Amino acid sequence: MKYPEFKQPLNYAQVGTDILKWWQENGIFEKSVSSREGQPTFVFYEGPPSANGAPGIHHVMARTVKDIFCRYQTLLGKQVPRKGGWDTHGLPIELQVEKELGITKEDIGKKISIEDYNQRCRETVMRFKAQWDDLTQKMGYWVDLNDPYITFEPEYIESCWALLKKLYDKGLLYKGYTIQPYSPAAGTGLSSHELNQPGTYKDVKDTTIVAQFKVTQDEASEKLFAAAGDDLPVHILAWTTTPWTLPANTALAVGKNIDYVLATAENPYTHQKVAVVVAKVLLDKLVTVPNVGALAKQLEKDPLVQDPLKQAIATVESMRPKVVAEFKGADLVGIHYERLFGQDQGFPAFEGEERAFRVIPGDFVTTEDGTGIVHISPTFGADDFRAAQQADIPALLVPDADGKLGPIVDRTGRYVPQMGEFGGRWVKNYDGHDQSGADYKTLDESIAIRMRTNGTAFKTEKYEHTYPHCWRTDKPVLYYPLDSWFIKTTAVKDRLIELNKTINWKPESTGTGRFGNWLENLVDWNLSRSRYWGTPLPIWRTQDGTEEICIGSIAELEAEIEKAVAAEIMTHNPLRKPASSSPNEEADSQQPTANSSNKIDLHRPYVDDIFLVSPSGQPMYRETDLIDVWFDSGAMPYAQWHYPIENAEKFQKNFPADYIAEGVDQTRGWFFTLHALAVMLEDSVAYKNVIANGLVLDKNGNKMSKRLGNAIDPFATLAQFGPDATRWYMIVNAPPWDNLKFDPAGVTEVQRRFFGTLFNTYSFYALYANLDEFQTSEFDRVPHAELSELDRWVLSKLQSLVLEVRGHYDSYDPTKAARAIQDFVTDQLSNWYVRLSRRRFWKGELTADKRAAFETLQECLVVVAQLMAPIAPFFAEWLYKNMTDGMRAEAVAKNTPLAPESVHLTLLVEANEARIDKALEERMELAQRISSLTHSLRKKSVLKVRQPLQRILVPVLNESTREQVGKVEDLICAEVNVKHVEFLDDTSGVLVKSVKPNFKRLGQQYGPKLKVVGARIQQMTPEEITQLEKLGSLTVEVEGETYTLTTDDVEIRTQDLPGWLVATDGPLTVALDVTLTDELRQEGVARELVNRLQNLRKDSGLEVQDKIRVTLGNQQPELTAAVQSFGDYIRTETQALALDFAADVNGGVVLEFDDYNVPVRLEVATS
RNA sequence: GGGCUUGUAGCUCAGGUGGUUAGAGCGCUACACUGAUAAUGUAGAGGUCCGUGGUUCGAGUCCACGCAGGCCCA
Repeated sequence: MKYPEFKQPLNYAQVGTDILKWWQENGIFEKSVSSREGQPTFVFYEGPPSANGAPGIHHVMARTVKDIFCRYQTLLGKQVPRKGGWDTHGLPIELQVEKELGITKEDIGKKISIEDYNQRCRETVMRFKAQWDDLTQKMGYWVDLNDPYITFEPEYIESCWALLKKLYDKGLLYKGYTIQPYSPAAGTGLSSHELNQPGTYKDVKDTTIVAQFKVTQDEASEKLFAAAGDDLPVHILAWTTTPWTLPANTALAVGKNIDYVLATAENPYTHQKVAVVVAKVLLDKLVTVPNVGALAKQLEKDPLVQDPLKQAIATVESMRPKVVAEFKGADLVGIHYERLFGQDQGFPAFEGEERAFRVIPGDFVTTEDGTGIVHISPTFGADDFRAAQQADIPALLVPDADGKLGPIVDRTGRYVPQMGEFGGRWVKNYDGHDQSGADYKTLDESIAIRMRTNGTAFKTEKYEHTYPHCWRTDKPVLYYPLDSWFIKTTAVKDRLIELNKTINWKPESTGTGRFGNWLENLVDWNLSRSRYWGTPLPIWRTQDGTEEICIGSIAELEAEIEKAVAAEIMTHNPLRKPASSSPNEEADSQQPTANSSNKIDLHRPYVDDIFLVSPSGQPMYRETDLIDVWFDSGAMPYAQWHYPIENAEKFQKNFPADYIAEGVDQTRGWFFTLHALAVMLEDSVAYKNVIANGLVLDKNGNKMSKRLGNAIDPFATLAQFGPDATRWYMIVNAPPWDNLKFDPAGVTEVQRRFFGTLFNTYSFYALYANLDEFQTSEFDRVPHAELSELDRWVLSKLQSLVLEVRGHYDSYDPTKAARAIQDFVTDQLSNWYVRLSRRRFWKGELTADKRAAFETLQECLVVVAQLMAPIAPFFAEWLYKNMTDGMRAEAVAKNTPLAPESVHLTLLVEANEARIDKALEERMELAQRISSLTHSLRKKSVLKVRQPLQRILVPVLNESTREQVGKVEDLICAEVNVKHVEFLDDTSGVLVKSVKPNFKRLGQQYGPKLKVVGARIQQMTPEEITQLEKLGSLTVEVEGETYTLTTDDVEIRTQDLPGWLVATDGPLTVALDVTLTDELRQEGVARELVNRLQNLRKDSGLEVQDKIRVTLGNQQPELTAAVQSFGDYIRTETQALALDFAADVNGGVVLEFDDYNVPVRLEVATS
């Protein structure tokens, strides 16, 4: 069986499609899993994509990263089941449907029923599934597409319910409120998506107030009063752009590390002298002092003022704030102050008031503007809410007519009646009332006036800033407390942090930084979404909220419905087929029911139409919220198996994941929800290793977008370059966690440089192996000990490569693995091993040496195929099959490592460390460097490589270098076309040495003196160097101090050979003997002739193995002499059976080289 | 505004624990080579290592403060 040969250039895309077809026909992916049955499992979780849009090139990136390690672990012998999945719920799908239908959320239930709307979502979400499946296959991402989990399926939702119930039973699910953007005019909460619509942020001019909060004198504040002195009242100043929130104030926040001052100043409205606390850097901004000159001029007009200037100075001085003390924010924490809008002034009391009105820390406090102290109203700010919660500060809530607690602003945007003189007033103009009257005051203005009057305002002014507005009503947004269901993640915060430390993050900083910080600042997980297409919250409540039930399964729901039917709260059980109805009637039914398709649908609206009965007999209604879609995806370790309803064993076997990978944008998404649920439900991590990959940008580093037209089409890319070059480029170019600048030119380069070289190497092997009808065997091989230096070298390198690449894959660094493989293939294997071994492959009979060359190259190619298989699975397969198909039958019969039909079914070779010969690798590097230096010298002397030279000289300072180079002398000679390598040592007396200070050592030893010592070393004389070498030490005197240098303090190297042309590379020096003898000249001529004849052969279209007869014109004596001396050589090289001279060469061509013009006739020898 | 991250040649990237002359590939220029040939070799041009301070005998590397890009979150 011959090795397949291919035309140059290879069609890599074709390789992809051919191999893909072969995989599919032979079920290779399935076998890669089934053949590992009974082996340890490597658990991988597929983060489900959403198929409502077309896949992009970044998906190729993300899925390549996923695929690599699953394939690698399979090569290690593990079983890697890979269940696919689809994320099907969520806002993007709703928005897409709304856009297509031309409706808004408000139309749902009016223009379109929830049922039809959800049906539309269901159809939309899988619209691009075919494209996704196609891409998945074409790019070679191995994942089970036949049995994916789908988040909208009832089993999946049921699992989510079961998990929610578990959390509920643990007391981790509760109803509370959270501060969200809210539009009073529209009466609805706004998503961050809606808030990010263009044009929502507008510049508005608002009344702003710097409020004075009067400090209570007690132990905590004593130091302030002591510093203020004179029985001055002490106030804390806080600035707000929303004065209407001041009556809801319950705390003040300071930055712990911010510097604050206590300063005496005058209140500009009451002219009362007060001591105020404010951030140090903001004091001068806050208190504006009039200009003395201007004030004096003004006072001159006043006849009562006797000395205007003196008076002006006195006034300004009295107004200028005086700093009397300084504090850190941390010193202020705990200080109490008096409520601004107290009960005594007609404002409502509230629960927990005794814990309110304290100074608390807040990490969001800045000194950008304001006072460096932030007024906190927990009901009207997200930061406020969080900081207050952490400091146990209550919110100011007042009861409504039903006794239900709520904020001081109602849902329409006006103050509740209890708000004293301001009761019932609009916070902002949400009803469009007339504002044109001369006496018209906004609520903010009224509050400002009141505060100026009663001395609680230090400053009021109009201020322009940007503020978000509702995109529908154009009215300002309120940050407002809205009901929500929460998962109490804060209860397990410490455990989340602790277990996170056991996860191997790539890159590490994402785990410690972005994710770690996120955990440190954890708040409870807000589960509620006021939407339609998603997993419904399985909680039913009585109207008054006193009784509730959390449903954990369909069976439980059925049972509860039965109770409700018995209690006559429901007429029938929609989950059960009515006993009376026949299948036909059901099919005819116009009214779709939850089980009309024979499958229970747990979505809205069906679950909304289910009412249950409470233990006390009250009807219970479902809480209308859906849950955050992130819960869906975070629940996939459980729900993909329909666990905990069933498949407990399967779940146990596949939890936690050994490995997951997604984009870094998932940090607070999937990475978090997986982790949180695993910790709360299983007290375990959900994944042990995780790669957070970066973005794919265009070649200029810009985000790809369809709008800008810079998006790369993944299908076109795969079709053009094939999947392997595309994948290889993405991985080799930058680590996955860095952003990738995708440049198609880079893919071309990878294709040419790496795949092209590898393909050439294979072609080279195939060509000559076929000529010799050689087929490598796994058994009958030339023993390793009998291999040539070069063979053993490349095999040593190969073993080192296996070690290195395994290490990189093991530590989830595919980029380093790819780079190591690429460097080996291009630099070592192709450009050194093959180049130097060329003639062994095509010269003469199939000797042991030739076989050794074939076998060595075969081993390298097969191992490379294995190593690259995770990254370039198609090409690796192609290479493996080409290299080993011919040995398969025997391999199968004897069950050897090459028995598997696919490289992806093999077991990755272990590095044979006994074959790693570091000394050999080292001396080969010497050979490479000496060759390079010699080439450089030839170039300088204008002596082409074809001209043989007598010798090169290599100065050696120690015996081991001499020995090392000696062993590779033949290789060097062949490579650079010289007859000998000669060594020069000290005894020759011609070496000129130089010395280089070892700064690292000297610095540690001499520190500051290093400079002078180093300079002195560089001035060392040859005699001193000799002395240092002989005695091992040298005493020198610099600037009056003596230093004893040892050989370790310097590096001695040869630098020059007087009279020779030399080249140096670090410690290596090479000189070239450029003397040409007649014999060398003749050999040079012979080589030229060989070269021209080879070209002629090639130009004449001869096959490599064709034999020829050559006739040369004999006019030139030198040429004749050369041919006579080197006739055998020429005949062998050109495969000439005859090489004759003739006076007249008819029908030939003329070869031109050097000074010769040689007529020549070349005939194919028929026998 | 906060957290994380990146910044080294025209481009893509390397540069353990600080060591004086900062590298590779591609691209460019020139020359050579040519049974691997859309390959290869040699040489050359090309750098304020983002900036400013600091620590140190010595900083691309450590520290601080900035600038610019990116992501996430407000």
